[in-house]
Amino acid sequence: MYRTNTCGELNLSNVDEKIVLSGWVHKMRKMGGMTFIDLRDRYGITQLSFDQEVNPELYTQANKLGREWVVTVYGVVKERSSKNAHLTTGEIEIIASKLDVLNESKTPPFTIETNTDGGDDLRMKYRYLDLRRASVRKNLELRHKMTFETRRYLDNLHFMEVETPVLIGSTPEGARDFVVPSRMNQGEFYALPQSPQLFKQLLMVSGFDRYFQIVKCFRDEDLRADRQPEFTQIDCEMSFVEQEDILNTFEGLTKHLFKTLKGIEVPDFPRISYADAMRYYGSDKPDIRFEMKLVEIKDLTVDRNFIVFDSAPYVGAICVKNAAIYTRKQLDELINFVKRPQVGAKGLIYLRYNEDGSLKSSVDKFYSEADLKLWAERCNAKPGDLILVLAGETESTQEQLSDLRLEMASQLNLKDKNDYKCLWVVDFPLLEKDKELDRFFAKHHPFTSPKPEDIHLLDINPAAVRANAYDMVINGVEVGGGSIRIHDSEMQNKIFTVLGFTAERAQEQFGFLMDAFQYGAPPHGGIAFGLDRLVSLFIGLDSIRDCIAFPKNNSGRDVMIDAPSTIEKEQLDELGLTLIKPKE
RNA sequence: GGUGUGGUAGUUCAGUUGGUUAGAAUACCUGCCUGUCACGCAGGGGGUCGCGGGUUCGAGUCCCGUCCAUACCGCCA
Repeated sequence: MYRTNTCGELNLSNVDEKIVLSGWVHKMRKMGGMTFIDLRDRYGITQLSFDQEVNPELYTQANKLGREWVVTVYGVVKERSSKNAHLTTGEIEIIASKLDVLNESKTPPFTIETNTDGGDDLRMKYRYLDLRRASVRKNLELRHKMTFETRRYLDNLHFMEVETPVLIGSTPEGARDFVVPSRMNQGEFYALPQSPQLFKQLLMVSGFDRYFQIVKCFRDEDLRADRQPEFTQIDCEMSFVEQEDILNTFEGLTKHLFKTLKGIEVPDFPRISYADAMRYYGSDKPDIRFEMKLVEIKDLTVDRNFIVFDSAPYVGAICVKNAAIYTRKQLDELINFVKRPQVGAKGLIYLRYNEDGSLKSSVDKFYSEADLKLWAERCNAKPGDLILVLAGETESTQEQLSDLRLEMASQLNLKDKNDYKCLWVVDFPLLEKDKELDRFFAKHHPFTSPKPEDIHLLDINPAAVRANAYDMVINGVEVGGGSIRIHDSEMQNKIFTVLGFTAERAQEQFGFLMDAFQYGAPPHGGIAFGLDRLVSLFIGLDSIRDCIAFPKNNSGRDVMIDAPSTIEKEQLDELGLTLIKPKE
């Protein structure tokens, strides 16, 4: 027998019981004549006690163990004479009577503790050791609970989980596909799905009514702290619904997850249009844990011979509460921040509203105190506040102000990780113009339906057409997004035309969907959540890597198994592939 | 593809203006220690300073190139 109990469950109520425990040697404390060993498994840590006087042979044997050895110990639960309040098992210890070594271990390259001494690189190479650490394991436990509660919630609403294929066809729209060569069809390739989009819509045509799937998706794009080449979505689709039904259903799911996983009752989600999100936050995923809204002040700045503002179509400000104390040096650093190529502003104007009520700006030469007072009033500024102003093209300047807003929030510690502010961003534009190619692309995807009242604009002013599309945003993170789909092949054809698809190309790539729509497609719509992002948000992680068991590094490598890797010439031959530039 | 940051002991890091034998903590090994739980005390072993080239009497330190890691921009319908 390996165990009667786990290392996390014994307490005073078990005193004098004969038990068997198995686990890893977490730590040894040799006192001379007496040795304590912390035995660890997934459930916790239990102290083993070995006494030279009581059992000299066993004491000697115990002293020969090393860190991370796997052992089974037989013994009796006893109350400790000195207790440890930090452990759930801290009031008891095991007086061992027999010890079996199941496996020895090399000394691990880093300590298996919550605050490990190992760097990221090393932890990834030995991820199986990293996963022994309670802090990493807890992340995966929460991930498990989230998928479990998601399935339970959706099952209660009659959603059905259906698996869709992983080897599918490539489409040039959207992100770059991962491709898989076909041996049986040489010269042809599968692609891995960026999402099960088309299949879930076909399932609606099949009458499945309510579908979901917790599913891996793949995108061959550069990585980020919140982006992995393979990631998991909670993918959902419903029939006979309007946007309102989807928003309510999945706001409900999100509330359920907050309640069951974190014990938090989140209030109803506010809704904001895409246009307002850009206008007030300069971002389509605003972080509303703090205010600092963008304020347009162009009309207050004209006719004072300040060319920069006069020539800019947009002049916008943010009011930073209690930041008038910023020194000249700090302001210069902010100017450098907005001038970084990643932000891209040309400069930054500041206006200090001093505690004594006086106003001091970097454009005093052009604007009187009365002028500046108007700025401050418009921004709702109080003495002690700092107003930061950027000018330029409307959209890019709003985005720069958004970057600045988030930076100020970081500097002033306004991003409370335990505060969750959820919202819906709705009424996204249907199309997005690519300035270089001078053609329209679908902002969401080409199956998104336009708002009925905007359909007449499709021919006149496509850029103004709004879509039945929505994103769920939590603390500035886009955690999910979806749309009401087109279920009418005529409308779908119309959209393909606007997107510049020829009838032949549309037929070639999405013919099966168009065909399906001719056999009674119900109105339908859906949403997909980024599970990795949702989990890391719930835990407060900086990177989604920490909630993925075996993640890829920044270059898309798995450093543990060393993938990707080259393949044998025979494999290439079978696939009919030749490498133009073979890797050494 | 681009910008920034970093690469020194098993590990995490320090290393001043270029100057003697490259340090600390931790981990590891040995000895001592009977109530520890970040145990303690004493001692010990452990270095291709990422790699290549250059400047110099002398390079961990300066220069050039390169590789790797990482954050961000581009990209991600």
